[in-house]
Amino acid sequence: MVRVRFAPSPTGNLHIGGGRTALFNWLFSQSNKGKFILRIEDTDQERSKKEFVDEILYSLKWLGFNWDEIYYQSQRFETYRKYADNLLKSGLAYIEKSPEGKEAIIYKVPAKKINIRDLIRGEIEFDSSLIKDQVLIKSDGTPTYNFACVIDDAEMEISHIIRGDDHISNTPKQVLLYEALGFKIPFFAHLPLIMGIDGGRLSKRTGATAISDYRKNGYLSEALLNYLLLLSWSPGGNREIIGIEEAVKLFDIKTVNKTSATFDLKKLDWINNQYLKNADPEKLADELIPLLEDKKLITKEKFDRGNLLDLVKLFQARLPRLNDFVDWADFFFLDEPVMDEAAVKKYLDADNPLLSKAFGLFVQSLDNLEEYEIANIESAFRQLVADLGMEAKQLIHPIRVALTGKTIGPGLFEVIYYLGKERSKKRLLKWVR
RNA sequence: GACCCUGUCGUCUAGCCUGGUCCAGGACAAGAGCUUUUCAAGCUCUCGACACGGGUUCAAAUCCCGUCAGGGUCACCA
Repeated sequence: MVRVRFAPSPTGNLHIGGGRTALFNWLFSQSNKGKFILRIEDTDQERSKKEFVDEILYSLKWLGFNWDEIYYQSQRFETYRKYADNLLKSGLAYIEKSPEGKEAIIYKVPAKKINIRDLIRGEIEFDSSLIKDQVLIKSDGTPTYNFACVIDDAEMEISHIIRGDDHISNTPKQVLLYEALGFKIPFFAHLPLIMGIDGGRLSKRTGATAISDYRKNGYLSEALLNYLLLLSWSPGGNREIIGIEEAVKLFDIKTVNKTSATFDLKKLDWINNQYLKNADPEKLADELIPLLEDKKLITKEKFDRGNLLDLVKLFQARLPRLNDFVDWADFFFLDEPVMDEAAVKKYLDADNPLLSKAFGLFVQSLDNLEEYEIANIESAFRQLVADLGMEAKQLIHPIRVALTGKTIGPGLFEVIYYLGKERSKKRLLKWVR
């Protein structure tokens, strides 16, 4: 039975690196029909916070990782103590007194060669004579990381330990403890680290690192997962877009790369857009509603869901992040569009009589339409442009800016249609002298 | 400093195990163009890498050795 665990320490949010470790553990458990266990490593009573536990659990759920069992190390202190006492009795550990008279339990590290077989890296050899004696129970009575970790992994019958590269040098210390305690040694797989763009560890300086920040910024969990998957693993066949169900089928821990990967926000944006394009508009609308309320663009009582769905369909193919909708589509919700000054300067010369005339005539032709629909709006526009002897784009850009305040956006005739006749007219008339 | 891990386009990677099909393939980014309606959308094209040096071999990105570079760890933090 495959049993893996993800063991975060609640001294901060779940970050990208932790999310990736959780992903690979979860994937491995799913593809082997095993169990995914969550263990909260809250032995540091100073730095561990309940709010971080909540945040971590929330983020894991958002990513779609459901755990089969959950444990808290802070509830298992007697267990660690019991094993430490055993080691004391068997003479493998000793007591050290601090100047204040407090006692810590220390493991006497024997000198020997330790071989670790890593599923990703192959054999790694260590010489334990280079490792100093290890504290098991600190003088405040709490266990150290390496000690609690080994006892828990053994008691929880973890079969495969999949964790970050930064734990490689902890492994020989832990293997020694497995042997001293008479536990069976599990399989190890050390994942390469994710680096920031500056080459060092991923940090706040190099971009948001908390998983929850990505959710807040409009990334879909499917997209984040897909991106994280591609960091140090490849499904082969030049595939870039791969869903989690398929990944479960194709994943093999032995094919994970050994090299650390640099986190690239641009590629994440691209993947996010790929998912946004194909996402269910209903689902996107649900996520957008609170954001739009937040920006006071809509209110609970007064908004048309059908209309919002139309707008989502109009924009979803071109959004890198869902949140961009709020800025890009604001003109649909506001009484007056927020004007981009540079765009106004470039396209809406108030002293241009031709522009004023064209706008006036276009407003008339909107009024004369039998049916206010996209195709009719376009043909009326084409007719007008032909009559005036203008190029279409000479008028399209100014109209877009007048209606939306921006130079970018969906096709103009869709904009005019969804904005509605009255509002379109009103915004155009503003520029008619 | 010691120990450990790693080294293919700017970035993520395929290929490496089982040498020849690789003067190295794909994706993101960047640049150019097309789409005569913009664009962060779409399409086309371009730029761009086997860290270096030695071996082994008829033949090396692929095997071996060394060098260099990057990263990680050396806590009564986890």
